[in-house]
Amino acid sequence: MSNTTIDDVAKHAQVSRATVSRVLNDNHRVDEKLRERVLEAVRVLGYQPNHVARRLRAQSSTVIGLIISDIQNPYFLSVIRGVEDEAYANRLSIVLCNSDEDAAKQQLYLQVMESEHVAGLILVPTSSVDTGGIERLRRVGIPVVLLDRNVNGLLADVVKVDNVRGAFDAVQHLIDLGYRRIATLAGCSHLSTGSERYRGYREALASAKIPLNETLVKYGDYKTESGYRLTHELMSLPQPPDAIFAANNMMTLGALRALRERNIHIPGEIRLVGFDDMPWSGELYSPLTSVSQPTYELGQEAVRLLRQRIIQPDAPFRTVTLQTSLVVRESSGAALAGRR
Amino acid sequence: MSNTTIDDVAKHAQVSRATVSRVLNDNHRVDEKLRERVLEAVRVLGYQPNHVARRLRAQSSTVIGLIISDIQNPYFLSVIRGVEDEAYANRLSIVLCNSDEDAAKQQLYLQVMESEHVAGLILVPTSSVDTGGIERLRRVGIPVVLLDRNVNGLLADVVKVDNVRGAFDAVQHLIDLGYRRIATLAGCSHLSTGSERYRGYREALASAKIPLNETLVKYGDYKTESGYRLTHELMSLPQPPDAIFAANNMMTLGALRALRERNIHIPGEIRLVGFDDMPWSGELYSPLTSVSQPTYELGQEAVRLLRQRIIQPDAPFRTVTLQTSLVVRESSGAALAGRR
DNA sequence: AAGTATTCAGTAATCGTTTTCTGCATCAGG
DNA sequence: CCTGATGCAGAAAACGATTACTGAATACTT
Repeated sequence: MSNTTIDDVAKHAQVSRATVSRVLNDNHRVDEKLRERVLEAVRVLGYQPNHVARRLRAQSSTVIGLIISDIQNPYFLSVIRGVEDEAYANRLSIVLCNSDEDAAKQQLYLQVMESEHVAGLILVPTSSVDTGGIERLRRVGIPVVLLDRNVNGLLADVVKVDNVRGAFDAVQHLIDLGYRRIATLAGCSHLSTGSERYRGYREALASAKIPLNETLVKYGDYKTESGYRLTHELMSLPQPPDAIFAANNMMTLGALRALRERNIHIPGEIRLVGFDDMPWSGELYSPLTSVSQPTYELGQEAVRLLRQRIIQPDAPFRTVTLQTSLVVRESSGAALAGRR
Repeated sequence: MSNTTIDDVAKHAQVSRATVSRVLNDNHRVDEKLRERVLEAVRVLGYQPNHVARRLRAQSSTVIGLIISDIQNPYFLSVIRGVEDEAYANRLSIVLCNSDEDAAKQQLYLQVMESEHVAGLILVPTSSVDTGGIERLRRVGIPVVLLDRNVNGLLADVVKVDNVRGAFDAVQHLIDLGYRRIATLAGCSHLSTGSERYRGYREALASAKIPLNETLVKYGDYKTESGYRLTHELMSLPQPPDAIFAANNMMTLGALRALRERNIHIPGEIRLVGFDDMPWSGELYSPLTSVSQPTYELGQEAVRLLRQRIIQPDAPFRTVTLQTSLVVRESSGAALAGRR
């Protein structure tokens, strides 16, 4: 219960507390003898500076906020890891929140971040429109970096992947393999990732002069259940698709489950390509062809942008777009095509 | 950049700042007229209390620490989710750190937690011995709850699962199915989970009067790579095992990969049971029989213990042990047995 | 050698709250 | 009508650090 303060150290070293502070932050010349006395006192007393007091006085924080939209999605594991590593390397701590794709919860956490006076915030927004909450943070001097998703008309740095290109490549891959009835489990249209990936899908079809077939487009909510349900719907069509492009990892899992239930063989009877590669994608029921995102780098880059912004609050805002890569495994039927 | 403070509110409402504070924390009678003036001023100015100042003065924090040993392990996803949900329900925020199974990093983060004056800490320790870092936190009045793993001789609350029983059940299951040469990919012996699960394995063998065969016991480090490598070693033995019990999820994935590479059919030629169920365990290459842990509840319970401890610092320490359940799928060969 | 510049430690103000203490009313009881 | 109790708001003292300011001692210049 006994917390030693800077005054205890000062008393023990027989100096003023200003001197102690100066020694610990070494931003000022201090006599070598005094310095040693202070360091000795710190050691003896086991003194740990109180970050809370320091934050209040210096108005500078070493804590950054991280609001994730769905912490249960393995996609974010590697993102968080990237953020954590980069933060650790720069002696920053992380306050983590999970908005659970809930705008109200996000709003609450934005307020918490403001109250906590974090040095900056990395946000995976729940929606592509801001009702003022994010903008407010910027106004009170807390820089925000958006991760994964965009928010329309917001002045902020953004780190994301090239979703259009990623989806395009995935669908193009299926087209190259000779499939024409390509369905998609599309993501939420109120998220930039959803609309961008859908656009990539459409563009790939268009570039191959395949007309868009609305019955093959199913909108999900990025959750496993929706992928499962919509895949059942797709396969119940009078003319089911011969390939499916799923716009995220969870819906892909749902699709896998549905197809397994129906005893539909992948890649024999249907082909499947997902978005987001996972460490165990190769160990799945049908090793999964998928669009791999550089998730770790995404998190890393977000912290870098944030640090830059903290140093130079008025620099022009940047959008860093990382490239995806298509990892081809068996589920897309590439091996079949080879054998033909 | 303009942060409104309590003084601004006081001025606007023409009261003292003490009154504002009393209204906001309503722990004191305040005249209804003044109260309304204050609330109005708060609304108009968009005042957000500064948690940093509040923490410093009131010496009471609404932030709890969470140190995870390996944030990239999906096992912890659900744990974190449980912690987050329960924290949210009690208006607590989380400072998240990843010790990366590195004792030095854990030590650093323990210091950070002390400096941040968190209300309490949930810790997944990197080792079953404490070099003083954890004990110190308790001494300065920050309660610690251990999660998943034990630390010898430490006065702290603990939430864990019954690892001995879980491993016992898994191995017993294999024995029931008629297998005798049962190998194990054991976990690190310096972690309580490692030694407990290994004990469960031994006890199951003993209770079936199967002598322990040391060549079938391989010690890994809970990482995918070790599971992969050790499985290759196992299958290269003159007399390879007829079943494998892997002590955690990542090593199980490694085992799956190795077996696939060797074209060894599961469950035809070998049987596999893992520890830790995952949402996609059923969609794996061979749907995985595994010991399922109540991970979400683990996280939830940790926050509950912490809150109890904060309220009653001197209550006797508790160890909450949750039960695992064996989820039987195809990889253990149960379906084969049925067909016999 | 005197005056000025420089160095460096200490004093005290400050960050934005909470909370104890103080003092002015109002109210009840005798 | 006076006294004591009570209620409630304001003044001021914390909380534990950083940092602008102060002042003494030393070094340097002319």
